[in-house]
Amino acid sequence: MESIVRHFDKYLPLDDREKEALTSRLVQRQIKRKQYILQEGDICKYFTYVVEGCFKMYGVDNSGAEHNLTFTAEDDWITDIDSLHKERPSKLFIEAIEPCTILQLSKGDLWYLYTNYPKFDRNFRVIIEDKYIELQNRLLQTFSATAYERYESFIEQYPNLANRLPNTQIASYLGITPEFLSKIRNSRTHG
Amino acid sequence: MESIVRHFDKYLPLDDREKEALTSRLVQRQIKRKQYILQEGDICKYFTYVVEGCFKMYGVDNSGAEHNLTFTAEDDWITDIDSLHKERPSKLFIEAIEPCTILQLSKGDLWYLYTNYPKFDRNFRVIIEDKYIELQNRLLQTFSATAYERYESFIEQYPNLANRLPNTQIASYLGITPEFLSKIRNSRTHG
DNA sequence: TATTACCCTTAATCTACATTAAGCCTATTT
DNA sequence: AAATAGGCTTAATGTAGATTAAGGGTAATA
Repeated sequence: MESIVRHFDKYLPLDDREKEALTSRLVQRQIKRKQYILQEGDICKYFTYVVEGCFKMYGVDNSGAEHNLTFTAEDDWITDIDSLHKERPSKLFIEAIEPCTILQLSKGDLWYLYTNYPKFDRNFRVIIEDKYIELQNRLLQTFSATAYERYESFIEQYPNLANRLPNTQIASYLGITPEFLSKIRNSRTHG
Repeated sequence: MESIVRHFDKYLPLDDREKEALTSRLVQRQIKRKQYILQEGDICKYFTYVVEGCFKMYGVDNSGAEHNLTFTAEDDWITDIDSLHKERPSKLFIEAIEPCTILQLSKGDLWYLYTNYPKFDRNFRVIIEDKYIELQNRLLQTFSATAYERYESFIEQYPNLANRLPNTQIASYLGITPEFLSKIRNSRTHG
């Protein structure tokens, strides 16, 4: 619980009432590798804070291939906002890549915090804005950079994750096959 | 100015003090076709509300090709959040596709509203969340759908814009060439 | 120790889409 | 009325990256 309180110090720090309101509503859970916290077709119920470990969020296309949208590791948030807000079946999966410790806030509790403590509106506005920026840069890259360049950016942007994740997951994030990633890695080191 | 006040009725409607605080800070401008309100390298200064007309926001890759990230028409907001927030040079252009009427809020005024009227934190949180959802769905499509499928979705999602925009702009949004869009359109109608 | 399950790599072949180039049509400018 | 500039289309050729297939490495079960 301390980690999430410290997390909010990056934005507008919480006072004691706000801390109490938040932490009393958070539910801590342990998640095993390969366990899902959201599956396609489900309605997403939680906004999830990752204390320890790493998740991937991905969609599956008509031919069954997985496409990683994001990775989420320590001190970061993950949810399918579309499904959470609009209460419609999710198109996505959120799956643990490592054993994880998480803190979850239900939609009802999140709404309660928004209504009674405006600081949460502020802090989550900034959190979402930062995520929007990430996504916008990613989309721009997807359109205007080659797979080689996207791989370079990935390494630059996620130096931690680059070593933690198997190449298959990175390939799925970059929008290429593991075979082609292998080719890229090879062309970087030799020649 | 009425249109923007009505716009906020979709979220938490503004009271008289909030209306006054907002409208007294908005600056109305007329923008001609092909005029920029943001160019690559500039630091984005405004959050812009479109009263009338249509803008495109795009990036240019190493070989000079344009890639449309979004279109923004009536009753919608546009800015480069990355540049506005972090005060760093934008990688993007925002250009009028049609003659436009806009209302602009400077960063300073926006911050003032956030600090003094928490409802703006709330309303802009929801606005950004909706934009995040759009972007996430677009990224998922980009990865997992063919150009044909993406064209179908575009038409479904923007029935207005599909008729208003030249095909070159739609192609740039879909991430394909106008030539290939022409092929797709043809294969839809004949066989 | 064997077994299962991933994961990484190489290489041959294939395909969705890009590139180039040309021709035609309609608006806008001169 | 002529000229210029966009925009749409067709068609030939080119290429980034997919697909398929196979072999080898390593970690977690049994």
